[in-house]
Amino acid sequence: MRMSDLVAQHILAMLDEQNGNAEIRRNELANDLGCVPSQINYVITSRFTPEQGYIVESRRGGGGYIRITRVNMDKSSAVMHIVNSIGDTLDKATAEIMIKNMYSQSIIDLPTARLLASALSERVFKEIPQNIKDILRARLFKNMLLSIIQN
Amino acid sequence: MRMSDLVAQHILAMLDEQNGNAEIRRNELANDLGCVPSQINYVITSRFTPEQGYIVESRRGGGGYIRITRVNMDKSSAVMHIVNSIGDTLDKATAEIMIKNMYSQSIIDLPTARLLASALSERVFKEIPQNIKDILRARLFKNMLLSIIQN
DNA sequence: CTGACTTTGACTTTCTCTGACTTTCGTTCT
DNA sequence: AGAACGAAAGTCAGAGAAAGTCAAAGTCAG
Repeated sequence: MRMSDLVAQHILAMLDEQNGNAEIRRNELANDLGCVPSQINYVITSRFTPEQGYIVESRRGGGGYIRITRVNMDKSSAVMHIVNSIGDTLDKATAEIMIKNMYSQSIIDLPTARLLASALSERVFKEIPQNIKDILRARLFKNMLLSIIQN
Repeated sequence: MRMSDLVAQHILAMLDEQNGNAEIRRNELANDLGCVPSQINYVITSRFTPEQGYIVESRRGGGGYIRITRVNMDKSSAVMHIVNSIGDTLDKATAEIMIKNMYSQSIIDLPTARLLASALSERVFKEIPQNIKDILRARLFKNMLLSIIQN
């Protein structure tokens, strides 16, 4: 079995045990599993991405950690569906339609809808080249949507 | 648990007990918690800054003390205050401190705090040059905060 | 063979902790 | 009153502890 699968499996097991929440020490885990610490980063960036429904937070320095949270799939599956429908780029008009739809389907409330819209507004991305703009918008929107369905 | 967290927790508890006002003796506290006195300074400068909504006063010499006061303003002026304190650039660490602080002062709720944090996360701005990154973050954060105080 | 995925390790950045040294303030002694 | 002393708190730089990044090398299916 591949090292990366082993690491992923270990994290998955922790998530199952601790209802969707795993906090690891990178060096310790690497040591336990017999791999190099940066392997852990590789696994996380390749297998525990927002698209796949995970939120990752971390802290460096003494007593540092990496926390991985699995988002709750239920009412959230509507949101997940939207997240998955977003590719690498997203234009403002499409984003706004999505927000409006979610609001009218009561998936999100009005303050949230406004907050999302404000983040994607043209003013934020002023002077950024169009192609980059839409890439950033896509990432931003996906990240925000996932935070909404976080437990 | 980290020493710094322990110290912070202790101060926070005092603030809660004495409605936003904590007066400590540096050496005494350090001794009680089993750390070196300057650790207290470290914690205060990293976690109880004006940006985070605290005022710190102190006095040296015999009978010296450190007094920490939590300021609380009404919601929208608190948010406006933060907006105004943000210049043209904003790094992630500072943004996160601001979010955490708004949350702990109940200016925003947990879902909102998460949403804000997710929008400013490093993942969104991956591959963008650092200087641009921080400009975008500043704009983004300000826009979002303003949407929060919209009626 | 090629391209996508893995593995590794050197180097960087961030955060924490500590102790030596400095500054400030109240008290006590001339 | 002024000098001297001791009791705080403040500062700062260095060491240490983690996590992050990145590019080079390896592997493997098609």
